[in-house]
Amino acid sequence: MEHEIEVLYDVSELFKVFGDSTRIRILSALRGGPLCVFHLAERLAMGQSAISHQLRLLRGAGLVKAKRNGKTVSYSLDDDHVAQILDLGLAHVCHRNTHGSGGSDDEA
Amino acid sequence: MEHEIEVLYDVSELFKVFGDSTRIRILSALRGGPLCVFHLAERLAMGQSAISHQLRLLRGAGLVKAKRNGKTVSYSLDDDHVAQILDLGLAHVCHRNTHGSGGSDDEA
DNA sequence: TGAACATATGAACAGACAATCATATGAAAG
DNA sequence: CTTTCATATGATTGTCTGTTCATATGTTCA
Repeated sequence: MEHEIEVLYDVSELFKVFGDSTRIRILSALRGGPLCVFHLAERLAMGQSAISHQLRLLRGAGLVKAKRNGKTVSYSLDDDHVAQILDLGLAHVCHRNTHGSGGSDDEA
Repeated sequence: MEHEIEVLYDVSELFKVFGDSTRIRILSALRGGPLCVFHLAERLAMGQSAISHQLRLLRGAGLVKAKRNGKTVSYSLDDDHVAQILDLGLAHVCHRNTHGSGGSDDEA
């Protein structure tokens, strides 16, 4: 199977979804349990529309799932993989922050 | 420490670097061992300048490291974490491709 | 049915970004 | 020192994307 390039493309698309602070914060918030759109917007101090748009993206990527409860819609992480990827990213960042290596990125 | 938001921001920045097919292909190619810019450009069938620009980004993010060998510059993965993150992304994508779930993303 | 609340969706604008072209820096050979 | 090869960098441009505003859909209650 020479689909390696397609797979790599899919991988980049997956990470692209993780590559936005709003979406990461949403996912991180959902780690503590399901939350409705209103509470998410409140928690992130952002407009309801912005949250809704990002939730749509996250849902399309299969990272979160939705469930209606009356008027509200509860969102939660769809898969254990999602939390795993989040954790690995956090581990990498924290590791780098602790062992302040000779990186060249912006460090005010 | 209430730096959680900053950390999450850093995480999103990290994933943003993984969220591009060119960079993912570079990282994937480097998994097989060090490669110079010319060979990377050849392998990905892309211009040298494009590769160089992306390598700069990858280097700034601490994902690859460079080493001169005469005229050429060998690039290699900087850290085991990089390969780990790549693998987890691949695992997620492959898992999803195998268990064709009820995702709603584009599936031609 | 109609008001009130919660969420989704569409259009539009601003900012970010990757590839390209041209060119500069760096290293080796003649 | 000059030429040649390998890489890096700067500027430009077309494209993608996240937020906002306005509005539509959906749900509950009176």
